[in-house]
Order: sequence, then structure tokens, then C-alpha cells
Amino acid sequence: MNCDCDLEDRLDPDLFRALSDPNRLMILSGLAHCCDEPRSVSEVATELPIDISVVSRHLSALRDSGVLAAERTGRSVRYRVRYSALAGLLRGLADAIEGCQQGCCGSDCADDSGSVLTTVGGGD
Amino acid sequence: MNCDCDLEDRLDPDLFRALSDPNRLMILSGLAHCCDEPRSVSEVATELPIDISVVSRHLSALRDSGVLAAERTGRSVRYRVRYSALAGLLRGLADAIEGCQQGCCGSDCADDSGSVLTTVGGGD
DNA sequence: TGCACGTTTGCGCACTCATGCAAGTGATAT
DNA sequence: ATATCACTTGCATGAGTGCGCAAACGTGCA
Repeated sequence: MNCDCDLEDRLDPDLFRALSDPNRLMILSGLAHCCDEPRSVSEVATELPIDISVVSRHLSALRDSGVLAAERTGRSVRYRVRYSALAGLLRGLADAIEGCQQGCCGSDCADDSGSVLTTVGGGD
Repeated sequence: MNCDCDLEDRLDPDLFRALSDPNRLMILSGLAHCCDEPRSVSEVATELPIDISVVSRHLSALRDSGVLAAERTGRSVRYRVRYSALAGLLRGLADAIEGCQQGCCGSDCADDSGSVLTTVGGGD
């Protein structure tokens, strides 16, 4: 597919996988409301009904997928949300998706090119 | 948390769950490059190395999560990408995340309000 | 009515994953 | 050095999921 929208490169299963668990989303939401103020593992764990070892694993998963950043201070590890990176990823994905709709790809799929024009603005 | 960014409402585990499988993402990417031209289950299945019954299940999952729209024409079911809905969801989520960073929430987390200003522009 | 086609669903299997507990690691304080 | 604190890492278990095969379902055609 001769397309310039880079959609398949932006569709990362690992990122969505990290965001597919309710407890991980609660962790992300809680950290996001901290206004860039980092939180330690034990602080995050106090707000959740799961074992602190599980929280540690969830935080590591969110860090590995690029959602959170970790920083060691003394004997505690403080996590914070990578706001700009995450928002940028989501916006880039939104742009790539809408770019595909407007016919960025070549001739392999657009077997009737007129439909592109007739459906602009009328979709979902 | 007295926050007006609606972050936890936008963080839907089911949506991310639907996007967490590589084969489902290949289906979505393939359909997105069709420029709003619907594809039937069997047409989608020809481009994937998995059984058509599995493809049918994947398409249903993507439809249930709001990513795809389905329409029956004769004895075939044609799926298409809900470009605007999906892009809008992602942009709304990006806005909500960045809104949290800039201190939309109240006093429960921002225990030193000065850090909000000093970290603007210097994040991740 | 009978048949062919496209799609969906039941079922079993293999695999992944979230969870809790316990043990291990690293850093600080006494 | 020893103890304590914060976090991480095996390990086992139960739940969830992707997969293929076969049967069922729905639709259109002869």
C-alpha cells in the first residue's frame, strides 16, 4: 500500500495492551490528576484494592509502553505521566486515521475514486 | 477528584482491549486504507493468515467497541472504519490528558501549586 | 423446496495474563 | 553490621482470550 499516513506504524498493540486493564487505567488516571507531581509505588498502591506487588508490575508495564516515566529518589521510585508524549501519540494516530479516510492511499483500494468525494463530511 | 477534564470517562478499557491484538490492528489498518469503501468478512479474511471465523469474531469485536460500523447487504456483511468517531475519541483523550497536566484538578493532588508552573514546557 | 454462499456460533485446546503470597534486592538508618 | 523500609521478582492459580474446526444460521437463487 503506497500510503503516506504511517497508520500501521502508529498502531502499536503494546501501547493499547498496556491501556486495556481497568486497574492500570485507574493508576494512569490517578497519576494524571496529580498535575505532574510524581507518586511512589506505595502511594499509588494506597488508592487501589490490589497488592502492592501487582501495582509495581502495572507501573512497570505502563513505563515500558511509554505512558509513564520512572525516577529513583532514595529508596523509592517515583512515577509520573508523560503527558506530552502520550497526547502526541494519540493526536498523531487521530491524524493518520483521518488522513486515510481522505484518500491518502493509492489505487489498490479506492476502486471508485468518486466515492471519496461523495462521502466527505457524510461519514459516521 | 474535583476535575473537569473527564479523563476517567474517556479511558475506556474495552476500546483499548479491542485495539490490543495485532491481527485486529491489521484488520483496522487494512480497512482504513480502503478510503471509506466497505469490505465484507471474506474479503478481509483473504488478506490474513487466520480462519475466517476468527476474522468474523475480530470484526464483531471492533464493531462492538465502536471502531467499525457494519451493514448487511444481501447475504454479506460489509464493515467500514468509523473514521470521525475514532479520531474524535483519540483527540478528546489527548485533550483531557493535557488538560490534567495543566492543573485542571483541585487541591487533592497539587500539594505544591508552584510545581505546575515550573514544569510547564519542561515535561517528558 | 432444495441448494449454494456468506457469516456466525459452539466447542475444545493452548496460551497469556492478572493476582496474591513469599522471597529476594537495594538503599537508608541505627 | 544489622535492621528496616521500598520495591521487585519467582511461583502457583484462576480467569480470560486467540485460534481452528465443525455445525448452525440467514440469505439468495434455481
